[in-house]
Amino acid sequence: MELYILWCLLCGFFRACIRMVCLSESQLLCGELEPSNREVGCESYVERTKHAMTLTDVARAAGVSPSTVSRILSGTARVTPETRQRVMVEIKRLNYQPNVLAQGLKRGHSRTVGVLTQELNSPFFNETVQGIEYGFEDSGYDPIFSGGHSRKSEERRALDVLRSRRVDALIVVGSFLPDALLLELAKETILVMVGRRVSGLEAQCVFLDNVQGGLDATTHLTTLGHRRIAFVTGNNNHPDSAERFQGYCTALSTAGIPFDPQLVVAGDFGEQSGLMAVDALLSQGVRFTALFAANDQMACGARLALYRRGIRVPDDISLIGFDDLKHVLYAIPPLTTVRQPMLEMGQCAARLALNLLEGKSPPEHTFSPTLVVRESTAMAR
Amino acid sequence: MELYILWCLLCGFFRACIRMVCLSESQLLCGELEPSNREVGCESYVERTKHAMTLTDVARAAGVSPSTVSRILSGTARVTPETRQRVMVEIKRLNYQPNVLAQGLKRGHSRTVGVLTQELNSPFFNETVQGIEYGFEDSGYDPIFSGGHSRKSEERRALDVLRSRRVDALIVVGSFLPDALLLELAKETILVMVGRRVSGLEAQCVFLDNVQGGLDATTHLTTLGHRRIAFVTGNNNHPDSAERFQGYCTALSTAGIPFDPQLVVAGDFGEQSGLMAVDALLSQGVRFTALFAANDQMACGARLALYRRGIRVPDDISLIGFDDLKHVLYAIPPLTTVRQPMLEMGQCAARLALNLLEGKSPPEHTFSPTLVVRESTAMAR
DNA sequence: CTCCTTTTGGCAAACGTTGTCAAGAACCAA
DNA sequence: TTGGTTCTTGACAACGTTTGCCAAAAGGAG
Repeated sequence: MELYILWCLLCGFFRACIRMVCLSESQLLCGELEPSNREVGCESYVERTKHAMTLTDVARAAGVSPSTVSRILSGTARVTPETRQRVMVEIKRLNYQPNVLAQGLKRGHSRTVGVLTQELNSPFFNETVQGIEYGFEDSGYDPIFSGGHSRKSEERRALDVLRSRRVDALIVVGSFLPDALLLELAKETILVMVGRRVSGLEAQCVFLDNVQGGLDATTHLTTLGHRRIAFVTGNNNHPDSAERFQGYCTALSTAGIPFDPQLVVAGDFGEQSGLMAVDALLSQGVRFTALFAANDQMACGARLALYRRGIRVPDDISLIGFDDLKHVLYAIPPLTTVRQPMLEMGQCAARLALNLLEGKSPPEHTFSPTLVVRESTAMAR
Repeated sequence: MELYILWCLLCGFFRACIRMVCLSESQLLCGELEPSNREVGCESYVERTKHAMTLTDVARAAGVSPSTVSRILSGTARVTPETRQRVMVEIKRLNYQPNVLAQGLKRGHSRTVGVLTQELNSPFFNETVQGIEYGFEDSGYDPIFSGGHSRKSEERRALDVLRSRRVDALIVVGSFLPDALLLELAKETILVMVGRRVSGLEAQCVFLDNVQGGLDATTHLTTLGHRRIAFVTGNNNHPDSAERFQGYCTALSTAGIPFDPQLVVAGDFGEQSGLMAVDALLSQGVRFTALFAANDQMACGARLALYRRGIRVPDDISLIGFDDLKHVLYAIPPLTTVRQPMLEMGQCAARLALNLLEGKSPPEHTFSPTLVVRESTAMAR
């Protein structure tokens, strides 16, 4: 016991000595560095950028070899506590950050996952993106995002950017890329898709049961006594829209309501199209007491069209959306909608990619929608 | 003339020969590869990932040295059209993508700009982020995004991630990082800030004249005859909020309206706080005919609070926000607001960073707000 | 045919890191 | 003292690029 205490004291002493040495050395170093720094002065910003510290710099400063520093950082070797301490001090002092470029090059993988989104600026995709960020927290992997601006060619370019960065895996959010390309991609890299189902790749797709969502929304309306329910579709033939429409049809027939094609209007998932859909419906004199829009953005547009004509929601017409965007909680009135757990889906996609990377078994990845009843729907008059 | 034609024919012939050789070689290669491929079979996906093509692979396939391929790609060498052609064909065929990790390592810069945002999922920051993306299009630089989730510690971590990726420049959007740290950062890297003004770094800040915006908004209300105008602040002491408030005060005194502290309520830039602000005002019996919220999100919250109490907008109370988020165009009624050109500001930040990187003179980077009058404001009763 | 210039393409050395291998050092037993 | 074992550390070769330098080869002039 006494021996152990003595040992600790000794260690403490040594450590103190080391620190003193380091400090004086650091002062020396600063003294040496400053003149050259001043010399550069007001030149172009590029020149002014200091050379980033490298592992070799740290090694030199600590008086050990680069390998030792590397081993300390990766924790793959036993080193004397003293050496470790000395190195750690230098790392702190020099503010050293490992160069991931070099690491990636050497290790053959970048600990990076590429995320391809259609549109970085869309309330819909953002929650997913955020979920992905959360999902990678503390995993040792970092997501990097690249957006194709809803154009296929752009997406391809973004894909190349990601590929040339040697991402270890790829997460595709939505995307207009054809299935065939994705299948090809899946062969040469780890691929996870969210909000999209590619046949043959189901195990790597995180998706929502859109049919169920459409069914829930419509059933909610029919149980409130609505029989003339309009539907605004999303982008031409977009699977999400098609599936929600399928749910709509099923619910109608379950309720014994005949399908009326007049009640279906084409939109494109944007607010404006929701507005125009209602205008079209109304100007054609189509009667309806409820409207189901394939997403919240179109529901908002529809809401404005109704407001413009003095039609009250939900008193005159009930309105229901899809997605549960954050801001529709503050719509007037707060919008009844079908919640798509985008954050969770994003997180799931990240976990899925992680598991695939580490050869573990993938988590559950089909999500169910939830009906969120707020104030934009009411009993039919 | 005949000679030229003959020459072309010859070239074509050679090219055909080359292609045949390549094909057979590629078949050979595949043949060799396949067994090992099959051997791996259903193992972890990591193993299944094919080895990416390298410049050396291309060189070998084209029968030239790696240097030649590199020079062809960078356009820094004169080579026979034939050689170039041969190499290009192989690049296409092998689907070669340069390894940016290796390029960055060798060249000492990554052609990458790090973008640090508080929150990737916020309608406000997203437009800026999109602007930044646009700004870097075809510049040869790629932005990579990293979000600190509105927590300072997270932001620091995100910063380290970006630093370790050896970004050539940094764009900070908003951020809670203290000025001192940013000043420090600016010394060692190219730094551009958007939506924030750090003294000493004005030349690298892209910002909006918030005082003017607050002034415009309030003046709009006073000219409509309002004299009891409530103000909902943003986050405690946030400069944006403080400056807008300053504009509010100035406009009041210009209109000869005494400042009443009762009319000022604290919010936090979130919808909920706007709602609670109105509730607080109303339950305290404070009379007011107009409300100016320091951002659109709070204006939306306020709108809901008014709706809940049956107060009409703009008939009973006029409402004005700040930012001009995309969706407030579809608010009920469409919200009068002060437009902050976030997309343009993002683009400007990207250009600014680019110019700084290339030592050119920076573009203009102060932006003026624009009043957008829609339907939520009206003459005072 | 030689000499000179121009064109073309190979060689080798980096860049910062990691991992293998082996060299010392310290210790113990014989 | 020697031989063996364990522990700590350093040397060195990659990883995929880029680039300066140099050597062939080709063409032209004398």
